Amino acid sequence: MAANVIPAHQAAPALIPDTKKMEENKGFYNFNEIEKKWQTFWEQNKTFAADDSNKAKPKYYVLDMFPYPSGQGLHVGHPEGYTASDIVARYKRMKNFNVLHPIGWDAFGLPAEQYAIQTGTHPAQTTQKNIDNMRRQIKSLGFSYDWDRQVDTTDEKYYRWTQWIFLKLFNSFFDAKEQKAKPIKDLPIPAGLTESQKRQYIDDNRLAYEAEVAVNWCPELGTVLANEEVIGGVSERGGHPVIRKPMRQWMLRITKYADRLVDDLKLVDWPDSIKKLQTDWVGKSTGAEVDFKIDGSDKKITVFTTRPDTLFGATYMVLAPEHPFVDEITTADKKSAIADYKKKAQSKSDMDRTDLAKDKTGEFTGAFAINPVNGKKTPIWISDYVLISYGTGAIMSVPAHDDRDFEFAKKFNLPIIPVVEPSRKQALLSGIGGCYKYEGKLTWPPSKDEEDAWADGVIEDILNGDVCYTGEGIAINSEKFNGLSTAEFKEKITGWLAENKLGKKAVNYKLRDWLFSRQRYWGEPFPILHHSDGSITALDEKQLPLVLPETDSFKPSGNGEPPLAMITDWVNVKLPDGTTARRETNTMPQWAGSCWYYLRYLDAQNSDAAWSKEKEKYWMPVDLYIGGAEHAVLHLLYSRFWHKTLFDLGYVSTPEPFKKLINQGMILGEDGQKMSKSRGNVVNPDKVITDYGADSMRLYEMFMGPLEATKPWNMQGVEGVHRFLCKFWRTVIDETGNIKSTISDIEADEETQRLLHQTIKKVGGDIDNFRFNTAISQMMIFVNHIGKLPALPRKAIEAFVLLLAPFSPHIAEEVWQKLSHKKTLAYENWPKYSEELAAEKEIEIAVQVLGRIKDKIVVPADADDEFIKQKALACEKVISAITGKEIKKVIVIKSRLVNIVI
RNA sequence: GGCCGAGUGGCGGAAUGGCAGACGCUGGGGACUUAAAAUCCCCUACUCGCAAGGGUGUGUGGGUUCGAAUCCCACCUCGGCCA
Repeated sequence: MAANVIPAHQAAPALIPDTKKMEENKGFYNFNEIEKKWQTFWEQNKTFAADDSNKAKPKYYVLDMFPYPSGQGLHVGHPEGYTASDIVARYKRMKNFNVLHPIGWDAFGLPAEQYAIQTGTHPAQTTQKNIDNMRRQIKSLGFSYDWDRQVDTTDEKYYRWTQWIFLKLFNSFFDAKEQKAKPIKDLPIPAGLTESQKRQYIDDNRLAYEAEVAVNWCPELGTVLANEEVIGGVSERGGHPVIRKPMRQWMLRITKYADRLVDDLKLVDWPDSIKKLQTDWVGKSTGAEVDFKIDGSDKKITVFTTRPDTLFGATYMVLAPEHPFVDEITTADKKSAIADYKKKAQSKSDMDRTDLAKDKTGEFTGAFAINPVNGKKTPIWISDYVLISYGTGAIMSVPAHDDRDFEFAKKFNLPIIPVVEPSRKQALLSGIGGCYKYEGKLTWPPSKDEEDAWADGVIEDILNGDVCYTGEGIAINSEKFNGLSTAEFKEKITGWLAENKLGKKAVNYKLRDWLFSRQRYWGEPFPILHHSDGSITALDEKQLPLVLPETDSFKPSGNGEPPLAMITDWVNVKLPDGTTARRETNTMPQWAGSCWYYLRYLDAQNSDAAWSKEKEKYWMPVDLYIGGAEHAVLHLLYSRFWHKTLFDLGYVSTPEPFKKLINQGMILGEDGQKMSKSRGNVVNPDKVITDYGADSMRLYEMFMGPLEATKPWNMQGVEGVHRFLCKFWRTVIDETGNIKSTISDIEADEETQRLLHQTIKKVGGDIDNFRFNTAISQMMIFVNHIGKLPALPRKAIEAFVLLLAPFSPHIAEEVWQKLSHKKTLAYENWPKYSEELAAEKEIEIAVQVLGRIKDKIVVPADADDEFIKQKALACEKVISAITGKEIKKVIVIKSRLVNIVI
């Protein structure tokens, strides 16, 4: 190992003989002391400090999703992912990689603030206390983090740069043609604008902008909540009522990146399920925007539809209750009913409104629109199943071919005109009638005729408007477009609409711009000033950080004013030109700090820049990112968005931040239920470590099952792996704490040699594939074997210690040291195996007759097929099974089995 | 309702087209011990049988294949995410 790579290997710590304790706990080893000793050693010697400038080794960046330092401390779920990533980090170091493995604290967030409101304790205090506790817990597990790179999102030295990135967003616009962000100064400004129009135009193009949006306002919590924080109309935390309310908010223009966020998923090695979740979240759909003139008005309603081919079947229109035209077009006799309905809709969440299972509601406005394709008058309704935030906030309703429109039409007796006729096959595929599903392969068709009759029945129902058909087919009731297929029709009608200036091809996304402000104290302040003339400006980079002001009142005012608004001497700013301005009083959401922490790790101490370009170039992208699946959409999407903006502006060199992603599964309580305080099934890692040691804890978490799986905790399982470590200890260490006298420089016998090489191969291969549970099984098999040997070959023991080291590093270091090694094993070379030595000499082969096992034979590993075949045919049991029958075929699968077909 | 994942002994799991149940836990039996703990050895899917031995078996039903836990189709159940 090159000496320049490891920061000085000082003399190793003293050996721990501790014979007395060994006597007392025969069979145990003193894990508490050993673990403490090595943790201190690693820390004092900075054993795991990453080297930013090592050109001799390939780099490897292993990242954990950093934790929120909660008052409850670590949960057994945390160490699962952290142990997996630590095993990979330690393994890669031994495979001669220069490894970056950092950790930090995602420390802004509501719990500390709620606690502050209740007790008056400053959130910074609570946060520090929690961080200290969690750091102690994490250190007690012996993870190989480079602690000098620790970040804390609430530290002004950190959030200064979060604010800096916000300024980058604020000072950029998205160039639609080039599909990338550019500095706002390069924004082409249309000629002939007044100064204030110009300013407005610029503000409207910034990636960070202010807007009046309907938000989930929770009066009790005094803040806006994200959709996912509202469950069934009440807040997730505390169950307080939530209402929809338009408020001024900061937004980030993530929608501009919609296409790139989807397309670039092909650049990363992530589970398909996560890629799909992200793609669906963005929810791109292509279709057309169509203009409907309002009867007796110059106004027109624009709708977005993915099915412009069904325009002739549009029998009514529906506006979202919040649509700006509603009040204007409502006829006098309908005014009060419409007003009532709007009020009711206000209190419903989007989720309640769009729930298919819920009964449809709505009101007729009294107004009509003109269908542009046939000039027919169609009534305009409002209903809460149409959302103002999706598409244009208005739809054309085609009840014959859309489930929700169909339900609505049935309820309010609106006409249903079918305009798509499916073929028999399409009718079968639709699943209408619930008879059976036709999947292109007829496993149970009664007969062709019966099937046709059934399909015809379905088609008849569709043509009568008795059922809703959402699939494709041939156009009917569509005048000159009759007979076209759905795809052809879409193409033609979109062209026709464009020609006649009645509509155009359009793309719509489910993804909304990111609501980026919170009415809370415990978050990053926005580096923004509001001037008396209504304009907004950003602070200069050099004025950062804008530090969160001290206060002892964390309670929101209740009218939407955040706590910061009440700190008047902070809010009101006197400018050099004598004018005054108010600071932005919202703060950023918790996502902000976690969007870019992986970049700060690269250069955590840098006070001149968020990170240096060289370091970014050297370390990025993250090679392996491990964390919970709960962040599959939002955190990863937000991070990728920021990263892409930084990429466009030239601050990072890769289009994607995280190359490979793995989600660890959930760990359930011993009762198979989700761990929770109320169920009383929470397992405390501290207790496990005290009772069995960190090495056993780590090993058990990995031995439970596949990393991605959900699996229940079992304390007896911890005991099992603990016994394995004790057994290994006893096999190599005697009762006085010295290496056993049975260990010497003898050659390993053939079987031991073979098992060792098989173990090296399997453990390495399993780590490469993140299959830690089976790697551990193999190590158990090895230890069971050497435990029976009267004399132990030192070389084999040493190789095994290195294999064990990534999993249970403390015991491995201690044994390594007792084996007279002077340096940590962290940078020893990973043992190599030889295929030849790993290969079995003789193998057992199963002999089947017609696929049923009859006997087993043992043959040399290199026996040829003919030899195996003859030997198989000579088996007594085979002979008795095949006597009198003709052998049709003999299949020989090398080193597996023989199958005799008769 | 949609999407994703999973269903294998008493339990966690292994085997991804080739000997089902590796490894660990639990349970049973034995050795050591005055005794216990610890440790070591043996057994531990179900079923018929005194035994030798046989049969069945990877959620259910079908299919592909010489051969299916594994691939295909349908269904059932559970879990997660989204609505």
